[in-house]
Amino acid sequence: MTDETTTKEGARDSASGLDFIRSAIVEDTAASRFDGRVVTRFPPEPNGYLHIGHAKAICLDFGVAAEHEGGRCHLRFDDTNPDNESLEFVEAIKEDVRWLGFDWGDHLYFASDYYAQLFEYAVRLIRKGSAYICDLTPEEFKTYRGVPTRPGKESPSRNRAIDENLDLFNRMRAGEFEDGAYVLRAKIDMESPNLHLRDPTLYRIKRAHHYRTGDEWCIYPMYDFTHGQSDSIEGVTHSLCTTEFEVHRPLYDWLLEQLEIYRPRQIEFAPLNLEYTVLSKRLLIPLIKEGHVSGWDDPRMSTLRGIRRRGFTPEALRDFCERVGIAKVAAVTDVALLEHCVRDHLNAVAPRRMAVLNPVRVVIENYPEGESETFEAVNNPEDETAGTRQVAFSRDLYIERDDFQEEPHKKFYRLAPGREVRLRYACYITCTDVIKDESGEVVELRCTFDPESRGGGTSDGRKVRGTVHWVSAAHAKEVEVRMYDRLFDVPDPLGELDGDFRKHLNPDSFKSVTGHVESALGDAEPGERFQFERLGYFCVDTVDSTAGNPIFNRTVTLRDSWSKIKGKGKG
RNA sequence: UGCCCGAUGGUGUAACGGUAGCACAACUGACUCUGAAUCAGUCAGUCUAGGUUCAAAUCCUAGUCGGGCAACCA
Repeated sequence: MTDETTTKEGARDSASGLDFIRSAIVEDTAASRFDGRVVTRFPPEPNGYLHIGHAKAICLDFGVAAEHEGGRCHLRFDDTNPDNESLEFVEAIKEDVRWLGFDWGDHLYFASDYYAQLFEYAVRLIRKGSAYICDLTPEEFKTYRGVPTRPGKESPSRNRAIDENLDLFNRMRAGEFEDGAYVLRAKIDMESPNLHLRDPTLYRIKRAHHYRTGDEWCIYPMYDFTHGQSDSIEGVTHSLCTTEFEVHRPLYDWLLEQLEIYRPRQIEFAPLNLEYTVLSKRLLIPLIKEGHVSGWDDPRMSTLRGIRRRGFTPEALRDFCERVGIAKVAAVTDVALLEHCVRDHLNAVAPRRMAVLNPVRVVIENYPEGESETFEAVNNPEDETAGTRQVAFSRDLYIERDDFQEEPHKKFYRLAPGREVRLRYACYITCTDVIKDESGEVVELRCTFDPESRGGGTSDGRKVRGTVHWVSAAHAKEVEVRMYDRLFDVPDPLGELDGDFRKHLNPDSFKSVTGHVESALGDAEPGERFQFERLGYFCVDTVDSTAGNPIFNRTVTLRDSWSKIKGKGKG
């Protein structure tokens, strides 16, 4: 059954620029449907951790509510299957939603709190003759249901007398039957082309300890018999979910109509898909079990915990969700968009530091041995209030191995024999000699510095094209730096012909290196984020760091147009 | 093969019968003590075929392609 609240589905927006869901809600409000109220809900099942796909739903649910005067969004745990649900997940989910920046206020709910009401609703349906107790075995059930191309058959139990149904249902609840002996089914239409309308299961017998209701119940309602009614009980106006539930909508509407209770409007949108990763729990679990990642919070995981540990900010994630938009087409989002969002935020707020991750030694021959001085460095050129700091300089330094080429590519303008570059915030140096070991590998660069250039420039206006970062060997602190990259090496690990996403794990998704960093970084606190100049954004790992020994996780590299030039043609 | 939903640059989206726009990516150039950031610019799109209309991305029909649906999961 549809009425005017649902027939407008797919209609064009009336408010320009809004996505189709926001437009529909604006229309509903303007037409005073739901008395002009806007109430949404985010309904996770507490049986796992939230991932970035959930972030899209959270931003939509809470975002929409916040856009309307008096609007609110409920956090409701859809906990009707005791099997893998736990308080631990409830807490983890609450933490993730809060971290993302949303607040449900007093509106924390649990479907398990509605069990008594749901039972009463079921009785009401039975009394009406709209539901019956079925004793088909699971195998028979499957046979009777039919397949998409063939109609189903009615169960022999379908015409059981109402009194008998009532009696059996009460005895199911009382625990008189074994698990699986009976189920409560809605009496709809076994020939419906929509499988969900072929007398769907409403309640099953399941002796399992529930993390909230304990052993109070041995029958549990199914999703379809819980979700809509919970929305109804809470006065939700717009029940937003992903397109997989589109075929459930007729059932959602049917049940509420049969029960003659308040009916919210369900609207579906396409779930998020992201290149180079997988998002479903089903796919995430084997990654952990098989040891491809360290756990749910591995910085390469698409879980909110993983992403957070990697160093992403809630601001960046919210910005990302906003830019991705809401539509009904199945879409795969370019990871470059996500990366752009973090860089954009971190560029504005992350203090800059110098760190050399793949060092080559530099000796400034005309700088006195045993001496040192400090140079002033800007903490964040994007934020004057971030101030400056002092960085120690001495005769022995480290620079990045990539910042030197013995036979420079024609577009390479960093250090090379005889060439002058600037050491960021310090001075100009010229490479005078290259020292190699027996295998021919460069082990040391002999250089001279121009004392005139102290502070980073000279009065003669001489142009120095390259500027490289550095650290003083004696002053630098050695720290572990974890270099993370995308978990898979193909954009669509599931779409590959062979079908096994494991074959497309990126062998270089994680590499631990020893970095030489400015000494002050030794005191960095877990969770602190920095830009390592010319390299990328890094954050202090919240799990493995210890006092005075921070471990840095690479969140994302800086954009690197040099790597593109280098990749193109040989110089 | 049944039913439902959808289709706009490389990617994600806007345009509600009247100028196809925005963002990301890519590419040029400017600037630069981060080959970053910033700034200026360029490239690039309405799935196909019919129909309705003065006018179609938009409405209709068919086709093609993509997604979803056959737990006593959610």
